[in-house]
Amino acid sequence: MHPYRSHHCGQLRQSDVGAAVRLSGWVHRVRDHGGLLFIDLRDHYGLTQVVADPDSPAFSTAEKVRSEWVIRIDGKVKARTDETINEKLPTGHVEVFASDIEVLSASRELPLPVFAEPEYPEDIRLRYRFLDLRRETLHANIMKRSAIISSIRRRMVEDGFFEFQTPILTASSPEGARDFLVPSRIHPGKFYALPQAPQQFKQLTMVAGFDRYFQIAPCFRDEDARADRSPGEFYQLDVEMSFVTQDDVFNAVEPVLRGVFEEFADGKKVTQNFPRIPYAESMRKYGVDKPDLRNPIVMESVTEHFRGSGFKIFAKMIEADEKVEVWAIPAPGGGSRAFCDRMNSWAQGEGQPGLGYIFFRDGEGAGPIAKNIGPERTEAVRTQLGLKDGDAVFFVAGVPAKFASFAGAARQKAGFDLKLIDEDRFEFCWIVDFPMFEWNEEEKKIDFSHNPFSMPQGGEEVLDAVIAGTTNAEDVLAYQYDIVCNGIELSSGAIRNHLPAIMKKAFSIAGYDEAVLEEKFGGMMRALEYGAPPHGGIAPGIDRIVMLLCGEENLREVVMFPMNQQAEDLMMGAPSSVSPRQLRELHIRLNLPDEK
RNA sequence: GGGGGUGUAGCUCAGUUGGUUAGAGCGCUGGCCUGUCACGCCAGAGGUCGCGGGUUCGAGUCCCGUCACUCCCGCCA
Repeated sequence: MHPYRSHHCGQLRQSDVGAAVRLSGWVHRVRDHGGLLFIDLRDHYGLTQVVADPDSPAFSTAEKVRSEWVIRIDGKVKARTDETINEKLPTGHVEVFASDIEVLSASRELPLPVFAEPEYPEDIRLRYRFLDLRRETLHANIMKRSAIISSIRRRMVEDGFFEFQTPILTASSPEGARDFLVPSRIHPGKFYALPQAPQQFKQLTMVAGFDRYFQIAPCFRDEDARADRSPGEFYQLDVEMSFVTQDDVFNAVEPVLRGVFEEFADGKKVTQNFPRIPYAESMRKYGVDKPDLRNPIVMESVTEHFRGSGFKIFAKMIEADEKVEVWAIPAPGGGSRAFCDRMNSWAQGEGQPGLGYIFFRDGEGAGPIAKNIGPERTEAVRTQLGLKDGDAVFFVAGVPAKFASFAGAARQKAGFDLKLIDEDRFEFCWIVDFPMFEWNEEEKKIDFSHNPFSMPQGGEEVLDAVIAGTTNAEDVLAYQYDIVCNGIELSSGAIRNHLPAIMKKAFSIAGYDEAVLEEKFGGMMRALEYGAPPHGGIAPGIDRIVMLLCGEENLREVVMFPMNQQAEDLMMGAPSSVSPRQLRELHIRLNLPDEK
């Protein structure tokens, strides 16, 4: 017999009754009745009840074992009597009567129990991650992650994509997030950088003629963490395709994501055809470029109803600046003073002066704004938004670019608080037509709003028009897109600019001369000068996909060995000090901040 | 870098207007228990109340500072 096991702990069934078996696993739970003792033995596959009675030579050992000890048991499979069947366990119709128990590995008293899963402090969970990972939910999340990734790989390969590896040690890139740097021993004073994404490599893979690339790619960015943003490292399904239009990218990626979500959504509904929403429309309707389409609230401009109205605050703002608009956030079912006041104080907590509202009851609008603008205008607002008694509407006024994100947050809060959001669905959309450039208020100049390598819509002609002054730079759109699910940005992508001439013009509009372009992106530019195919791609975030499919709100619940918010690995003790000798070899002398 | 929350036994938490010896559940140790599956019962050990300072006759509780964890803002082409 195998030294450790003949079966695993989720395997035995009634058909195995009578068999002599050997199991190994962790002691999940012990129930000691004195004259009879039960051990729930757990491994990756499941749980089997082991019984020891005083007649068995195993009994004295069984009395000693504690939670999370690793033991091997030999015994005989017996059917449980009807009264003792446990329907909750797949193995619950049988149990193993132990004839021999060997302790393979004992455990100290546990800093956090594996059995049962109340919440535990993150630092203890992370320090003892190997114990945390034994727990049912986290173990299941990690297994789901594994299954999702293999499903993605299978789907990509079936779609004719090829997986390639790209370097981990590469060059620091001037744009984007802060780089993680790795000092070079051989080249004193020089550094490698960990890739923020294999962006340039995947484009070079296209230039090199490989046609369809994908990779489950590690990405490294030295930025501060959020619940949905791991510190340091994360994974992307990195994709790039040659000779494609934006539609081709969508048609390749959409079925993969839809398929993966349908496969792992546990019956939740998944969007069948992902709507394509222009960036400008998304900002106007939802106040964000990553709308949660489970939320039915759609904002509308109601500026005209307030122009010259008795609500002087808004009327004067509209008078003073033609860019000022008033947006309405309809709130079906929010028609009570209590709810409106709650929204108002929430807005104040967000640093806003307040949140104006009208609520409808007894066939008329109520609240200070309704009084000020009078019944006719109130009725016009109600009709435009299709509201009825019991509903409310909130108003934000100003220059849309400045208040849009607050309005979007208010929309989402109203949606959640009024339970308008169906949590049992995955609502996808594409956000398309992102602007190529934007006004950089800090530096008082036009800048790239996303990826400088994206292809401007209209190509060289449009950029010529901008340079000639006949077109506004901020009106130029790019073949730049995002994919969004339930308000979470899963990915952005673009059709790339593969033409050096257009690249130079785009950079000149953003105020960079050719020397800067050559200095910062020389390698990329050179590649484009030797026959680059039109190409484009996308890079959905794996961790966020898994997070959505596991129903988790924190990435640490779907990452096996995550760092904490301060980007420390509490289990391995990273980052750590290194020896003077290591520093000498790297030509590095520390210059630490003064300790107070 | 900034703001909010949390910090009391190995773990989860309670702890009243500031008042004698800081409690409970789980876990741990010992004892009892032959059908449990969150087994049950009895007993016990276990505490710098995050740390430092202050107010007070007296501080887990009030004040100041600080540290740790976490959520958010900045940041994330």
